[in-house]
Amino acid sequence: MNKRTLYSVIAIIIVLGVYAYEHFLGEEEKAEIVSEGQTTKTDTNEYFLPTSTTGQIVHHEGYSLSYNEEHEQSEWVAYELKKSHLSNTNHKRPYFEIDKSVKTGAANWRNYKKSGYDRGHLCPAGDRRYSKSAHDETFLTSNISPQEHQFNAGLWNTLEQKIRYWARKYDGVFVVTGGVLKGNMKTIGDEDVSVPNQFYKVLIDNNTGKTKMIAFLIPHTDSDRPLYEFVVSVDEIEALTGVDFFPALEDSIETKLEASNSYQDWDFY
DNA sequence: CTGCTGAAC
DNA sequence: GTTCAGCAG
Repeated sequence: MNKRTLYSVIAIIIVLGVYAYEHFLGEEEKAEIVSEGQTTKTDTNEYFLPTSTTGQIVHHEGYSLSYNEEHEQSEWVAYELKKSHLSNTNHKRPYFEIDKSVKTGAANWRNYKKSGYDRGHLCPAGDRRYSKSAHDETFLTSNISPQEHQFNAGLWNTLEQKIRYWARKYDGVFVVTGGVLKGNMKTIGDEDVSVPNQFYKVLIDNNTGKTKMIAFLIPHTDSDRPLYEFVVSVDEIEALTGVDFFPALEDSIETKLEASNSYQDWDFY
């Protein structure tokens, strides 16, 4: 077997493996729900929106964002990933477009061209495959941040897949994600799009009886270290970003959950 | 799944 | 500018 054939075989195994894996988990969780008589969670999209430090919040069909004009990217993108959103439908990858609903002018995709950095999705295309319009909407320049390819396709991708697993297992999670727009950052393109040195994701789930949160703060470099080593408290990310993540939560619950860096309620299998 | 690039129309 | 094909982890 030559090298090219070997790579092809490996690629096919990865694709089939991801499909079979997610499909298997889907069946497993369906069975679990039937046996436990679990009910479907209600829509919590508006309820869990974070605060904006820039005053420019934009709502799209499949996600909301807060745009930071100085750094030419969103400080956060927020969306609910429902279990019903998970889909194996394949959509052709469209071209990135400038988000016209950002009044100060969202970045041009040309800033990323030949920059050496990926246009890294904040709301992953893989989380919006339930319809073509929702999928294509993730290819707006307000939904991307410059990411090293090794990071984006590596640890960050692993986290995105873990979140899909949790969405399936816990019947949906609410996700907030972005780069930490702070300190000395490289810039790319004519518009000087900042390259974050860290990225974060904050998740909340209030479906399974008790509300739970988890937050990740990850240096912008690929790593072989396990994801749980990057778990921090929500408070830590709030201190870094100036964003208040779940202001609508009852204060005593918010205070307690956001101070914790425990991940015992989240299955890392 | 996560992506970039070159060539042709 | 758009599309297609190929490439890589």
